[in-house]
Amino acid sequence: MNYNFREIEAKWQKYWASNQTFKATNNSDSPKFYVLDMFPYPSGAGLHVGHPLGYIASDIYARYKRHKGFNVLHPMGYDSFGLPAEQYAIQTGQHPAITTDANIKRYREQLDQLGFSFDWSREVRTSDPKYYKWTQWVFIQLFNSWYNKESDKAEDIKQLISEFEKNGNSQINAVCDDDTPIFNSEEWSTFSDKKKQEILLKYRLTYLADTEVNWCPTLGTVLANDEIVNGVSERGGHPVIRKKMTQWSMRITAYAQRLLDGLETIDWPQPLKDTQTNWIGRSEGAHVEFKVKDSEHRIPVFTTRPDTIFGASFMTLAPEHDLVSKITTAEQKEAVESYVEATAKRSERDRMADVKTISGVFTGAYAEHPFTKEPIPIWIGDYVLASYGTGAVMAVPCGDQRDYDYAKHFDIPIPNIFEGVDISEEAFADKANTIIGNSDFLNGLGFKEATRKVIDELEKIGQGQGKINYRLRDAVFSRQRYWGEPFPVYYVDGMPQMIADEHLPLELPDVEKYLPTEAGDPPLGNATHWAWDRNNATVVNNDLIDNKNVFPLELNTMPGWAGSSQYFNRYMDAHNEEAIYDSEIIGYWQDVDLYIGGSEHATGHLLYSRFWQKFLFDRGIAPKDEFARKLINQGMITGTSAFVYKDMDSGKVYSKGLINGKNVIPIHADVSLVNASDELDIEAFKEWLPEYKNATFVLEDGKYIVGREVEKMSKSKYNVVNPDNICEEYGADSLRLYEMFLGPLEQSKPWNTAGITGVHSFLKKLCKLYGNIQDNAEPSAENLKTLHKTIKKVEEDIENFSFNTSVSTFMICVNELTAQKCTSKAILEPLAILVSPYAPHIAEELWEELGHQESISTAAFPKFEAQYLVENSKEYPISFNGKMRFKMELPMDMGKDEIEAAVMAHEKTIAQLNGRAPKKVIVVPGKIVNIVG
RNA sequence: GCCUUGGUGGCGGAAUUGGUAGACGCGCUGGAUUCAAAAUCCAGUUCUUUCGGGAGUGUGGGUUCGAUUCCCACCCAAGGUACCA
Repeated sequence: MNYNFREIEAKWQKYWASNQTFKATNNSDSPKFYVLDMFPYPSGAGLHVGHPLGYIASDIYARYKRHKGFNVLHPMGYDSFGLPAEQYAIQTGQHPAITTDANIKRYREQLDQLGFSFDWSREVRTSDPKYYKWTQWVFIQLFNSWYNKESDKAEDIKQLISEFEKNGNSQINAVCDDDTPIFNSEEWSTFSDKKKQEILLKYRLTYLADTEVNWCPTLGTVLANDEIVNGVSERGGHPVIRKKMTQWSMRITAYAQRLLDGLETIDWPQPLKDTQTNWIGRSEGAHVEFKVKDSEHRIPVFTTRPDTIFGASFMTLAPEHDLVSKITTAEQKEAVESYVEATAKRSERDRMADVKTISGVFTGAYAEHPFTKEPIPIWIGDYVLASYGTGAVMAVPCGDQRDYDYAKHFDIPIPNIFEGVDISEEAFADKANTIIGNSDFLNGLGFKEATRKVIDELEKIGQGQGKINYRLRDAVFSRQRYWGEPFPVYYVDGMPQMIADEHLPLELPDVEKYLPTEAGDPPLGNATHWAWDRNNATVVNNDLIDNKNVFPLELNTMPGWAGSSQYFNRYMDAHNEEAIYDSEIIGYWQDVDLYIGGSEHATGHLLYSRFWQKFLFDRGIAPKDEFARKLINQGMITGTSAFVYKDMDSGKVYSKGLINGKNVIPIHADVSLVNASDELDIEAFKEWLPEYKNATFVLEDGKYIVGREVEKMSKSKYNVVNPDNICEEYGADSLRLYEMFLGPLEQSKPWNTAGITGVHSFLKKLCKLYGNIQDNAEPSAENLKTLHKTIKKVEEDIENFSFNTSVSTFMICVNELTAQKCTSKAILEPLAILVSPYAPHIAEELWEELGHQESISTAAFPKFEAQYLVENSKEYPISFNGKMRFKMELPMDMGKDEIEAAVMAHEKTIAQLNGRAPKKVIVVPGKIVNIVG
């Protein structure tokens, strides 16, 4: 049989689509299995060979599970809101929806070409109003919830209101803003509606707050940390300042401990769990309040070392701390203000990355030590960040290297409060070996005892208590962008109101321009038809805003992670218009059994999704509080860039072997112009880069050899390899096999198209093997042995996600069966099933060849039988001092002593020993013989 | 700095609980076939060698009859993260 992959692949892709072979049913007697890929952002560049790596792996697993009798859910969709489409819209005026649709179409073609077993009937797009209706709906549920620390879960805000009506808020143990006032039920009843709303906002799981952002006045927009380079915007190089802005936030911090605890229950890669653990950043310590001398103000700090409180010789506030302007003395005012201004120009990342420069200014004010009542100077310094802890540090220079360096730099005293420790050169931070001295009631105690004691004392004087602090901050949920989900929010008297569920989705309005308005409002500020008519529950023209019946709508949109935080649930019942999903259906699918995607989403998507899932669980909307049992990170595929070398002196282009001693610069050459032997197609290169049309190419052995280097696969490095060309030349099955053959799924590895000929010729050999199938040919013992060791290995490999070794196993199997001239249907039939998860098109074709009418996709996976692998002799490796020197064939049932006797009698043993008497002979039957001496 | 992962031929990589290092594939070399090329097939391919053998999995130690695998120290690379008080 000839391997006509183009015909075969087109035929079966068409068959799968028209027969809906991979459509999953929402109920079944079979056990369920949910295999999920991280859905892609459909960029304009299309897929490169790095993208499908994870999809191929998950597809193999999904197909394998079908062979194993599971009802498999394997959906795909698009994370289709995002910046590139918006950027393109700004440049060209083209509506992002149009660009996005075109990109999705191209993605779909590319994905279809690879033969994935997706259930496309469940496709979702985050930018589709039918989908984002439910993103908006979850937002409303969050708005209508608060976090009850007693029950340790999110609850309906109505319960909170009725508690306020009964008892006020003094008995409530809830997660809320720090500045929430205490009130009783009578006070609550006298509050205005607006005041009530203001207070409730301090409890809601999504709320409005003033948060600091990187504001670029010239661009009129907010920038992400990585859009800022050296304090100026990456695009255009405009200045960026820190600015407060009212934005929606998510109270993810309420879930900090549960997000930490939940990691114990899920089978995710340890590095990913570590990243989340560090991001949440739990630390135990104490909250301490320092009184400011001659004032009413108090400075709260969090410290992990309350035991060292007697060593505190100064305090440092973040320059943007609220108290700075209030406590600074007249003499220091100028210096402080200019320092604060200078700090505002630095990005947070910049401030944190710079460890070497020590800077700060004295405010002129003093705090009072809670126990000694001694004055403590209050400084400001940009190493303290307003968003961490309380934005203030109790500085103990003898116990913290950073405080030590700061004290040295500004000549602040460094009192020693440790017994028997020299601190003349550096701070002493070793908790385990600490004995406190010079510290009044703490003298002689170790870290633990001193900490306990000092917290007791702080509580007695009302200036502190033990506290667990989390590094995790509430997540800002507003974006000043156009191409995102609109908030279902309008404003009455400045207070946010939710649009009722039945009027969702609130669709994104059309705008003339996708840029921020001249007034500095987000792009939705350009919309003329963007006001909410409360009586008629419709969007109307802005002119009609009267703040009585017609109100302004929210101008921000939601961030990229909004749409991806619950899509895995929505796939289960993707087109339900009545509910986010049917409870019976999610009751059947429950959660994701296997999730495959990149580790770069560790602290974004994967943390936020866990948060949303826990919330949905608390509110009885989802049955599981973790959405994915098992997660695998696929590694990155790097590109192998190619370089030509231009001599800067002569202008000639030298082959790689000739560049020594010359003043050459490497220039990227497109990898498609280079063959497997690193030889450049010079004519094609000249056509590609016309400026080299007349350049002289200096060859070695008549060839131009390029230099090679492994770099990230990227358009700008001309090392992107497109799967379309490979499919065209070798077929999807070859590409699938080769991507897996490259190496372990989770490791990053370089791409080199040249190697694909190996798997391609394997598929040809496979076809050849099926050229003369004999229905009734009895399989030989050898045939059965080859088949069953392949079954065993492939099954183990798939279960362990070791797909690369399976491909080798197939090659060995086909090589052996070819050598054995196997034609037996009893062997070739199960082999086709083994291959089918990896190379599904050819497997279907061979299956048909074998006489089947139905798709191979649900054929039962062959059963391994150990009896065929039983051996009656073993080729023993004979080692001397652990080094294998020769081999010897001996029967399997031979005893230890007989083996030893046989080995010692062998002539090579005698030669090796050369007259010496062995000290010891180790015989492990069935394994090895080792002679020592 | 810290956390994580990794380091094996010219290249991608294999070696399941400590038991034959380099499977499988690419590339390369030689040969067959061909007018020639492609394709295909066969043989060889860790290094070294006086052809007996010897050395060898980042480096240096250790445990063991035996270490790519376990332990200690270090070096290098990639990714993540950061004055977290």
